[in-house]
Amino acid sequence: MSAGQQPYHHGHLRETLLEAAFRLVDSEGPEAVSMRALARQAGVSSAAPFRHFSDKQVLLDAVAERARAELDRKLDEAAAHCTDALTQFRATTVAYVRFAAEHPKLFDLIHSGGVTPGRFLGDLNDERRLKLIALIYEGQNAGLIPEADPELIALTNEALTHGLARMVVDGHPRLASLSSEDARKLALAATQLLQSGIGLS
Amino acid sequence: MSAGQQPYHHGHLRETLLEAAFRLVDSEGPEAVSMRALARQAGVSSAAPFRHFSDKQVLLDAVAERARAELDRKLDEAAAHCTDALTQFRATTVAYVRFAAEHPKLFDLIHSGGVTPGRFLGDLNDERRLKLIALIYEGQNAGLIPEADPELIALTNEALTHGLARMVVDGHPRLASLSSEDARKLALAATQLLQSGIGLS
DNA sequence: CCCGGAAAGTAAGCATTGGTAACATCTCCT
DNA sequence: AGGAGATGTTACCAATGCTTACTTTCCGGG
Repeated sequence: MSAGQQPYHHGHLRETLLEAAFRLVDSEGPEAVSMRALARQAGVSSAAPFRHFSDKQVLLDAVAERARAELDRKLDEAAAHCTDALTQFRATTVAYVRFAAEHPKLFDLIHSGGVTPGRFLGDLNDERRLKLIALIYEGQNAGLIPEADPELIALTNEALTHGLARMVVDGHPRLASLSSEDARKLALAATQLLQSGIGLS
Repeated sequence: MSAGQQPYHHGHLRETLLEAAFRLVDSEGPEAVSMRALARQAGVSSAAPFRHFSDKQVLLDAVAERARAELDRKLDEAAAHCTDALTQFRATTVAYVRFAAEHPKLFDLIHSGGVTPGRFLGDLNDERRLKLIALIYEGQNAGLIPEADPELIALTNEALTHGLARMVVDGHPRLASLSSEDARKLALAATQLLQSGIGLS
């Protein structure tokens, strides 16, 4: 090709599309994504994207995958240095809710596949999940955690965490558009409450 | 018009469309809804639906409204005869999770508007929410509930409830496609755990 | 070095959709 | 009776997802 002309081959089209789609989903949600628009933006014909993503859904799946990886990274970071179950739970809850508050559309997309994809919070990183369960055992042996089924305890943790995050994303009147600092405070207060329990009977 | 012919006016078009859309969302989700398909199914021209719903989104909003009313009804039913906070919480959580398990797509649609619509669980029925907060006060006075901010307690309740429901809908590996009986058991176990607390320190 | 197949792009077209505009028909109220 | 407004209809537009057939480029084995 002669210099200054568009090369026939884009070179990084797949990555370009994925990146653009990622940003678009983050800011405006998946409905705002159009194959043709992405193609135009990348300076390429309407059919080109289909060489890299056989389907619009496949593109969105790839975006979701990337978002998942991002969230997973942050959760790992948060859980890394925790040496007991209650601390790990607190840390991951804060990180989880924070991510939801900062990237609601991505958070939504991650879970949008419904039942089929079979991915989820704990599922994101089995290692982290197993670590949590092990820590719960330890806590029980040390007499710091009551003798309930550790799986149930972990599940209840996840439910509270996921619930807080979802309430932020889904627009709970008192939680909508939380700043990430507020998200942190809320997550801390709620986990605290879960630990102490809300009934005295 | 001559007998045996389609009358020019359908008569119940609005309700027919709404009903069909409701069923379709319930079984296949909102993406499966097409104005034109609904029109065909109702035996009417493609433009007719727009006389009743200015917009596809308006139709979906109406469906969401109807679903909300249905959920609200069930929650009211569950909360009606509860005389203390813990009981009401248990009952509404069970009903909420059950609805999510039985109608995941509708449940999803209800919260799909994001921040804008400003509707939510407790918001569905302020009366029920206020009743819960009053019951929490009572419980605190009777020494059955610890002296934390009642709003926070209610919020944590909602978070756990919403989280459980969402995990079912969003496809948590261990919770996907729960039967409503299993949903009941899960909701009971988790609320129990929240009441007693997961930390002894 | 060249040459042939695979990879990556293009142009054109199809079916479908949401939405609009202009026109037709019915209903109902005065 | 007749006119206004609600409800339908036809015809149309622009956009989208996706496919098919064709072209250009890249690259590795003879």
